[in-house]
Amino acid sequence: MPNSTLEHEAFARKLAGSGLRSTPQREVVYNVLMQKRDHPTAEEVFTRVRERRPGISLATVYNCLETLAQCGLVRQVNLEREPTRYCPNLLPHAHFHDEETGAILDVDLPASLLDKLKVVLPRGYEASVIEIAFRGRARPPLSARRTVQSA
Amino acid sequence: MPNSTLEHEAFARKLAGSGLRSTPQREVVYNVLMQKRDHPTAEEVFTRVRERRPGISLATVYNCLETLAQCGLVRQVNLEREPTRYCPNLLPHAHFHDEETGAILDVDLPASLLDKLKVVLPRGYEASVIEIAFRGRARPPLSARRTVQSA
DNA sequence: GCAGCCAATTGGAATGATTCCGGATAGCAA
DNA sequence: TTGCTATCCGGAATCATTCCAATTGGCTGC
Ligand SMILES: [Mn+2]
Ligand SMILES: [Mn+2]
Ligand SMILES: [Zn+2]
Ligand SMILES: [Zn+2]
Repeated sequence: MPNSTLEHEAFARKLAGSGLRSTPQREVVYNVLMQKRDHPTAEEVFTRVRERRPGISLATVYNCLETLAQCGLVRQVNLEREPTRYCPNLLPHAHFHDEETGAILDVDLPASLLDKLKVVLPRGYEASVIEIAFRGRARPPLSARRTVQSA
Repeated sequence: MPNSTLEHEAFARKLAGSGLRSTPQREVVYNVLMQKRDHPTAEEVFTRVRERRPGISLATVYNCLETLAQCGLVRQVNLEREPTRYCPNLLPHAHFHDEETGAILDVDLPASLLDKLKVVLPRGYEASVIEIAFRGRARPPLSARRTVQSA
């Protein structure tokens, strides 16, 4: 089971590895992201977090998200000029952005494709991150045409 | 010679194709982009354009860039949360973003790779645009270590 | 040539996601 | 306890971009 939610302990260890503390705020932000595995904006995360921790501030949510991203617990996703979104899926994957509904879909990338991608760089260029985004329309196959649900 | 600068005529035709007029402002913005084939921000385009057309406004530069992008004469490039950049290279290509210098490099993509990319989408998902961005460091080979020039 | 029409341009105000700041808090160490 | 910092917090500031309302300019039809 790849990429499962970390427990208190493991979560704290991961942060400690970057010289950071585990705090209630950070933990809630993290858990909220892992619970619903979509791609919320900071504002959306704020809304969800407030249900569990009404006193938290938007600034703190931004800080926590930044912190979690820095120690690799979540991924930042930027599409077009829209507000940054946060992705709990740590496996290498691309994003499909439906320009009609705004829905964002994780698209798994086979290792073979990633290998081919690195080869296109000229000598001397080393990429630490590769971002791939598809933009277009999703025409769900008939089998799924009942209640269309965005994620 | 792929992707060469359009003349007045062809430029006007291309715009007319989208029901738009060719204007001096649009033409200057276009020519400025084609002249130095880098990835300037709107602000940088504004600076360059003002040399030829001191009266132009920033709003107009934004409008022209938007217009040119809409009829496919230039490409918008968004990296991270930085200001949008504009790319005159219409061939399919990816971008390498040097996180040290900020330089942006066009990276040609073989058609075979693009084919492989489309295959990863699940049934029913059709992408009209595929954006690929590498982020990392460029360690120029010794042969190029004299005057390092950003683009 | 002139009036009318609509696209395009313009300066300035507004927007909005994100960052910054300075002061409270709170966990840990001595 | 008493510090020492890391963290949190509310509110102000930032700044790329968009919006707006007013002007301008190019055509079309007369
Ligand atoms: Mn969208
Ligand atoms: Mn940069
Ligand atoms: Zn994702
Ligand atoms: Zn480019």
